[in-house]
Order: sequence, then C-alpha cells, then structure tokens
Amino acid sequence: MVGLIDCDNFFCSCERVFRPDLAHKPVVVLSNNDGCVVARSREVKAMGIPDCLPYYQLMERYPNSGIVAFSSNYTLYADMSSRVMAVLRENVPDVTQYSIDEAFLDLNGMDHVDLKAWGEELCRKVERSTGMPVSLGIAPSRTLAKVASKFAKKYPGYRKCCVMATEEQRVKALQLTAAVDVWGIGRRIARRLEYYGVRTAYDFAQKNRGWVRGKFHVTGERTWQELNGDSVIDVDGLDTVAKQTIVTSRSFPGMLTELSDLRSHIANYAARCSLKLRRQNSVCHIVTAFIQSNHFREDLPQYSNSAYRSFLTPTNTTTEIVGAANAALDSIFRQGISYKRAGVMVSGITSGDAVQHDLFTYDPERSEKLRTVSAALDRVNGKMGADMVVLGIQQYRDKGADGKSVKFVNAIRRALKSPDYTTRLGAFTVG
DNA sequence: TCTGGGGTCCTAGGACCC
DNA sequence: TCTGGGGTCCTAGGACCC
Repeated sequence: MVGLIDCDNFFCSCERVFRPDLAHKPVVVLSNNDGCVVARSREVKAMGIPDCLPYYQLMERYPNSGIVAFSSNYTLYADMSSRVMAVLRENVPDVTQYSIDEAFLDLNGMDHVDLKAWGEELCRKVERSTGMPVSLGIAPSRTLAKVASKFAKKYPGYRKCCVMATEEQRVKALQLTAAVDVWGIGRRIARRLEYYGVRTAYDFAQKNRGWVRGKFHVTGERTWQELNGDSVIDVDGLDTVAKQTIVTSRSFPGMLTELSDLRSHIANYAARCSLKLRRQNSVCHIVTAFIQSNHFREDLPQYSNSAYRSFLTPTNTTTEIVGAANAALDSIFRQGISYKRAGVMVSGITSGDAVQHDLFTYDPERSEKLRTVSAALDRVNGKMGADMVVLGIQQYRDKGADGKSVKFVNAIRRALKSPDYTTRLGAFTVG
C-alpha cells in the first residue's frame, strides 16, 4: 500500500497558521505581481470562484465578498513545507516529497497495522506540530492514493484519512471520480476520452488495455494500470535527484521596451539559475534566454523568441551564466516591442563533481577565480540575505516615489504580502 | 492598470550512419 | 521501369503535474 498526504489549500493554510482570525473566512493567495488567484480556501471554492482568476476580475466580480487576499510569500511556504515534511519523516520510514505540499508514503510492511487509525493519527500529529491541515489517501497504487486523498479532503466523515483497500471500495470511488480528476489525465486527454464515451475514472479503467495503449500511448497505459490497482509509477528518489533543466522567469509589473532594462532582468534570472545549479552541485552546458511581448494586448505588435549560448566547459558560475544569457538576449532583442515577460533556462546539466574540461580552451586559473567569486557571493548572501551582493548589471533603474532614479533588484509587486513569520525575527513586533 | 512559475516525460520526425 | 533496410541521436512540441 502507498499513501499520499496532501496539505489542504496549502498556501492559504500557511497564511492562516499565523492569522487564526481568518480560520473560517474566505482567503486567496495571488501569483507574482498580484496577478492571478493561485490558491483558494474552502470558502472561496464554495463561492464558485475558479482557479487562476485574475485578481482585478476577482475584485470586480466579487466586490463585497469579504475575501482576504495575500501576495505570495514563498519564503513562508517553503519553510512551512519543510516543517510538514520533517514531521512526516519522523513518523514514516520512507517519505518521498512530490511537490511543495504533497508527499508519497511507502507503507509496505505495515500489513499488521490498522491503516485507517494510523493515518488519522498521522494527520492529527502533523496539524498539531505545524498548524497545517492535511489529508491522507491510502491505496494499492499512487494514482489510486491520489483519488483516495480527494475523498479524504472532500468528506469530513473520513476524518482526514481515506483507505481504499477492497475491490468494492475501488470501484465505487472510481465511479464517483471524473476522468479529468485522475492524476495523469489532463483537459486534453479528458476531452478525447469523452469522445469515446469515457467520463469517469471507472469507465477508463474498464477499457481494454490494448485500446488504451494504442490511443494514449505508454503514459495512458500506466494510468490505466494504476487505476486497476497495479502500481507502476515510480517516484522514489524524485526529491533527491538533480534537476535536468532549471528555469527562472518572471512577468514584469508593467512592460519594458529598453534593452538595458531587459539585460538587468535577464541578469537576475541568470544569477538565480546559477545559484540553483550550485545548490544541487551541478554545472550546465547550455544557457537559453527568452523574451515575450504581452499576449493579452492584441493591439500591440507581438513577438517572442529565444536563443542559447553553450559552454565548451560546463559551468555554474554567476559571471559566466549571466554573460552567456545576455549574449543570447542581445541576439533576439527587437526594438519597438513592449516586453511583458522574460526568462533564463539552463540545460545540459551534469554533475559538478566530474566536469569535462575542454581540451583547448579550458583555463584553470580563470575558472578557479570565477568559482571563488561565486562561492563568496553565496557565503555573503547566505549570511546577510538574498541579493545582498549582486553583479552591477543585476540592478536596474526605476523612478522612486520622489521621481528620482532608484536602483532595484528583482522588483515584483507584492502589495499584500504577509510577514516572513517563521524565518525573520523582525516579522513580529513587540508591544 | 491589472492576466504566474517551474518542472517531467513522451513522441514524431529529421539528420545521419552503415 | 526503376529508387533498401535498419539503426541511433537529437530536437521541437505536446501533454501532463503542482
């Protein structure tokens, strides 16, 4: 058996942990720049407010709803996540973190345990220790555990834990689950399934295996196997394996037209990518920069493009990655476009322990210097706060409140952000 | 005025090899 | 009148996830 434990309305619950006055009030959390609703409390979902609704439309359409909105506070969410995972690891031998708010639990060898009672107690422990409400689904496969966890969340009668152990339970649960709500079946595939008369998870599981394989390839077949109780999707070690691509991208609060501004943003994203590489002890061969105009503004000329630069000797130093990203940017920048979004991707990632040097161009002395600079950046910024020391190009100019030019790094609109309760003493004021 | 960000896996098809 | 067969590797793009 395998368990899937999932935090309830994770971002909203993080905000509520330190705002108990919001316990039964409608709460939403917004994306970067306070753009869209990315998390909704139970009360907000009950009001029929869809996910990804732009914030300004929320305000227009639900003016007196009493909804409390927060800007996203990833520092808080990351810390709350690690607290929840820590409690799980104290109580379960084999935990695989699957996302910021979910983990799979390997329950093999627990045949003698009353999983229902054990699961309920685990959920209580997590909530008692961290303030985070969680739900648990237990079933023979990960896809079924996901289905079970949705039942645990939806119906209070389960007391946070739904165990799907018998064939009867499996059939009933799948009959009550829409195909589109199954892990691995998205909107596209659901639409195609509907064409074939497949509406529920049970309809899909009842189809012939060869038919599924022919129409929906190996991924569809795997989902089919999982729904029929055969555990074939493996996520073990997912949380410890180094990433194969790393992306940092942002939308801007307004729009940008100048190359010099874009260069500063691209430099920030590239610096962030190189930091992520160093954190997982990796190096990359390829750096890609991309820029996009505002696709919502059909009245403006549209343009999006990307370009890459590669290294003969892979690297993770801030200096080299920023330089490569901006060289790529220069080759795709076009005048007369209002840019809304940009980003940097690093790929061709390999281990930093065994770097293959280029025979003809590798300069050990220069490489060592660049590595020393990056290591110093990480030490200072780790101690004094992110972006305390940056490359000059990472700063861009903007107008301050008094109309004078001010330098910023990583400006994002977060008008409604809560304090970093768990990571900054200054978040609490005394008296 | 305002419309998110960061990943993975799979397949088809082209380039190239013998 | 006629134009092989069987591989590998790479990339772009589609689909999915949270």
